[in-house]
Amino acid sequence: MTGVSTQRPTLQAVAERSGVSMKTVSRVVNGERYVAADTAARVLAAAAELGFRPNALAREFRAGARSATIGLVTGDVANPFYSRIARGAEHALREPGYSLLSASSDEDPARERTLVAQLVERRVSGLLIVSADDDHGFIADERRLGTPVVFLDRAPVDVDTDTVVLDNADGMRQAVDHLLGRGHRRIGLVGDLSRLSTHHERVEAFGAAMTAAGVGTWRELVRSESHDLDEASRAVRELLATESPPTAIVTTNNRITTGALRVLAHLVEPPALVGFDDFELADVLGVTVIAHEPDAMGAVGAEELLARIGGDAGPPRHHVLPVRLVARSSSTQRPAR
Amino acid sequence: MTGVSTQRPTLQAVAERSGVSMKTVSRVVNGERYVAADTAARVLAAAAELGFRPNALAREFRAGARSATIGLVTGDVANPFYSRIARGAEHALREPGYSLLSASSDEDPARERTLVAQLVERRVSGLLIVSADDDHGFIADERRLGTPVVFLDRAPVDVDTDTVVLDNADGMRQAVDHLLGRGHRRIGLVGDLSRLSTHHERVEAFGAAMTAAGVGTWRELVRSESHDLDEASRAVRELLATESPPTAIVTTNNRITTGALRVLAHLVEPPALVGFDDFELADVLGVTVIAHEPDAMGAVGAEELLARIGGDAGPPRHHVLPVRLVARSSSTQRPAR
DNA sequence: TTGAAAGCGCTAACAG
DNA sequence: CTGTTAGCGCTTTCAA
Repeated sequence: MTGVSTQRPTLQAVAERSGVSMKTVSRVVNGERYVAADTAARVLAAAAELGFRPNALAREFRAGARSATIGLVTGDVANPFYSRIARGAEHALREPGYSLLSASSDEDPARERTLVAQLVERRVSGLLIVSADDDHGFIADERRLGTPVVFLDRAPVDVDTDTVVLDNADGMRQAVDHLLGRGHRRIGLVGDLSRLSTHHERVEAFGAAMTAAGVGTWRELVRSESHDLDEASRAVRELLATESPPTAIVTTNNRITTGALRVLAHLVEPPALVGFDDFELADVLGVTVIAHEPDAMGAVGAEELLARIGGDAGPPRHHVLPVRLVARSSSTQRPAR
Repeated sequence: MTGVSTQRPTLQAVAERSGVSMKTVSRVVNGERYVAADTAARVLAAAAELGFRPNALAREFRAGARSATIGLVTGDVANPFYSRIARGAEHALREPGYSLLSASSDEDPARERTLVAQLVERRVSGLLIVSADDDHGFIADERRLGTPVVFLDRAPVDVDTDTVVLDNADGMRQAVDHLLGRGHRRIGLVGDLSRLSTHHERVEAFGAAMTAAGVGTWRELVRSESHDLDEASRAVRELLATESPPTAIVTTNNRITTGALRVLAHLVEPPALVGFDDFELADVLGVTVIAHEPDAMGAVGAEELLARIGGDAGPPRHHVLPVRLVARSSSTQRPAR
């Protein structure tokens, strides 16, 4: 009785201890019917005594090379947009018994591929991905080999798969119309990496709305490739330092909005601001935003994946989640000069 | 050639295709030495042709019931404090090749146990946990059976294990001293669930600092159990509505600070505020905080776990991460009345 | 440098 | 109601 076993007892050990077959133990452990009450009790007692824990690895391994696990790849778990997607997915997967294996690509396409490969090797049952890449051939391969994939936020350019995205065009149109309606004509835009599909869609909608309003020179006030807070701050400063600076600025995601706020907070007469993505303290700071539900994106993506895992082989579905402008003081307090 | 196999090719299939033994394929796939160059080339070609992907489930299954996976249990992935812990852990585990299986307990002890059980059954190699429970006997069992566990942020009360926590006492002392130094005497505190060890430590340090300053009535202005934003807002409103309201408020975590800001933002003469935990827009909002590095907590916890997985059986280690007060306008603009 | 055999822990498919 | 057999995909002996 000295020394404690560091090995976890197996189903076989429980079988020996309780004097029944492995199959019977298996039945009890899995709550199947057709087991005598006293047999079950004996098995349960032995299992408890030994500290038996079923080995999910073994179970899933033999079940046919597929685990009760879903992979989630985003740019950065700590970005609230992504972490809320993760939460939404996790909640939707909880009931059906799936766990989330999540990984961050740091928005690096090469790393993203590595992560996808790892997850596939771990035989996740499905993959949710906010892709930072603009070539998805490698993912098409995985799909063909049987791993369903749902693209979130950014639609793949070269594969027709299930997607869950925001109504980017509508959101940007709302932002521009809102500002135009308040008299702004010189509206600047600070955007993310131009290789991302969301960026394209948002800038395009921006241009369309501006052009429709007769502002053909909108391109002059568009700045892209702001991938972190500092770059966003720099772009905003740069825009404001031009000959005739914008009276209003639109940012295309929560990171950029934060970077912009760091600059605008120091100005006596800051330009109006509308940010894509809502964020926790937007109400306290009075920032007008294009709001939406990242949790819903994760949840809808998870549901879609579950349907595919369940055998649904219908044509790809493209979910478009609504967005809405929430007007706050950053765009309503001061009229355009 | 019609119809695409939905089955992933196995190592055996590659062996047959390239006319060598399974062991040889295994050697090539794992980059072992002692394989003739042309044999390796032939195997690689066959593997590529077939789209072979090693089955990590099978590999880890036989390797001895332990996966290249680490479990992370927190209250809510979408809480920036937790998501930064996750990021720190993920980065530290990247190089050694471990993946993170993360799950949210919603701060519910029962759910936390379910999650721990699930992760153990999936044979994670180790467990990082920010526990919402105040009884950790069940975790002690897991440890004894060979799964190393590192407690983050909140030390377990009844088990002596590896922990990574903040210097809560020092942080709270800094907060109180800072406010006392600016003339505040009536200082309120809005805190989280009283069953959490962090809450205890912070409130105790608060009381000690207040008592040392001769304010023996500090308990009157302490409010606990504020577990979400609305409850925090309510507690703040309630404090401010008392006969002689506090001239300063200390909050004990980022959620509560946000809830407090929602209330204070509407006041013409808000009380001073110091919040535990830094947060992204604290600089823009000018909120004085007790700052620290959640990423480091995740990273240190992960390193600790790796050491244990590597066989380090030394006595439990208790890491205490430093915190520092970052003074901003919320506590420096107005002197105490 | 290569191969054959055995087995990791579990459950489906069949008997009894 | 209970037990036997076989095998999931891989790697670790041990031989050749």
